[in-house]
Amino acid sequence: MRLSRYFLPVLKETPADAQIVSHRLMLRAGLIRQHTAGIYNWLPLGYRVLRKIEQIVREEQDRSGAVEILMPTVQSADLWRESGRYEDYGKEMLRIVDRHERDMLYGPTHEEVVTDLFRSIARSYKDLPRNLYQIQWKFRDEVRPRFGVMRGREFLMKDAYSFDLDEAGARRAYNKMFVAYLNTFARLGVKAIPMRAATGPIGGNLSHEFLILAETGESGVFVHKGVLDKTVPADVDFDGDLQPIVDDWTSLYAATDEMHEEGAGAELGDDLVSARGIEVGHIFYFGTKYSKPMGCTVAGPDGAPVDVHMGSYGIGVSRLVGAIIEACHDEAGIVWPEEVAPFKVGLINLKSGAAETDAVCEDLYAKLEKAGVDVLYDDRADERAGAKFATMDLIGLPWQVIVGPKGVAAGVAELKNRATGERVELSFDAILARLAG
RNA sequence: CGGGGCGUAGCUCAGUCUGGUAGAGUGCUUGCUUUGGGAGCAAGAUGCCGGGGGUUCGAAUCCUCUCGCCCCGACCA
Repeated sequence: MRLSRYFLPVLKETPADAQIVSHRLMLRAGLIRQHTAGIYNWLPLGYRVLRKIEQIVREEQDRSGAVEILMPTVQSADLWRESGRYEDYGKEMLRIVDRHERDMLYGPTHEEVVTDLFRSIARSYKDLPRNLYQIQWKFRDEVRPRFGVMRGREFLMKDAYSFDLDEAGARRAYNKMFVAYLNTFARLGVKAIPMRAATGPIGGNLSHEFLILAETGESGVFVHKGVLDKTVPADVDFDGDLQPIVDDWTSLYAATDEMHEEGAGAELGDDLVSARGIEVGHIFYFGTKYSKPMGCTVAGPDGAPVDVHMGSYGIGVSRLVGAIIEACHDEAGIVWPEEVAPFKVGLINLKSGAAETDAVCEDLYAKLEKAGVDVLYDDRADERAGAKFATMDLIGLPWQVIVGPKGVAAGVAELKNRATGERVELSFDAILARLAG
């Protein structure tokens, strides 16, 4: 993409409305623009990041055996009356009345819809287990939206719903999501730590929140320092026994301030790390909470109807854009992990309009594109070097290729690593080899 | 939903107390110069001063109603 033809409104000054660093950077780097309170336009650069995250989430869900569907954003209130949540949900639910005076709502979550869908299709225990997921926009009418996309009213979420014959099956489904989440966050380039979460009326220990550690996180977290060094096993067999992996990750203390126990923390002594975190995922087993009132049953092996055991599993996709920036930035701007970066390379022509740098840049640009490398080429003729550097640092692409007249005369350009700041002068071919490899 | 704050040029913000021709910086346009870290000089364009009603000879400024946004708290992916 040529910057001269793109739609990238970077701001030199910090917008007055934005308080936290990710919100400020998302506005300054031209990722989003606010439409109204808690609702955002996604501009090209931000939308690319959103899609990258979405795709990684999708691939890891698929790999774990979940099946993608797409459910409606607008739902019938009747379903929520069946589950008993219509009145409970309160003002967070955006309620709509259609032309026939029927009560509708903009979905804040999809347990009711997916349970209704599944009960209309599944007849036998042989239809189990299943895990259906979607990546869909939701709306919760937060009293007080803030922090940009981290706490918007409209947000993009991956939500999965598992259906099993019994609790043991549900636990296997739960473990699959647990491990899928570990894989997902690792690929996203962030460290997300599973922490025991409140399970509500269901009880048990099958609820975990995944939190990214960041100074500006909204929740206080207390973790055993050993958790920070845990790694994700490669090439997990999702049909095998995942319990050892889950046990390993949950063996060390990790809790948000809500769940924190002073005593347990004190026992850890120097091993206790106190930090802040942003919740980006939540997995939850809730048994027959919806299947029972909504009549989602299948015939068991003995022919008798069985209430299906369910769990739900969320990842805040749009929130992750902000959360990743919270964890990955410096004074100059965003520092994208390569997997989610909107472009891999920023190509800077320090003297657009000069024949020699233009020729080198055009050649590098064409060859990188041909090699399948996402490149944002700053070909603007009316910006000076300093402005181009500042813009490129702000938007945080992992690699910068800097082409100036002096280097071109010597047959080299500069390759800069955004994260480390390291720069090396290399021949054009060597740069191509490094970036296309 | 309780408490507080703010709406003035694309952006950041003066001006409001004490009514009297709409301001600065930055950005934008044009020209010249400049050319490796958000350049310099010169010229220029840009505003229903959030909206309605009122007071007044006269309102960005005072009164009133209203809409929107932000912050703190309670709440939450």
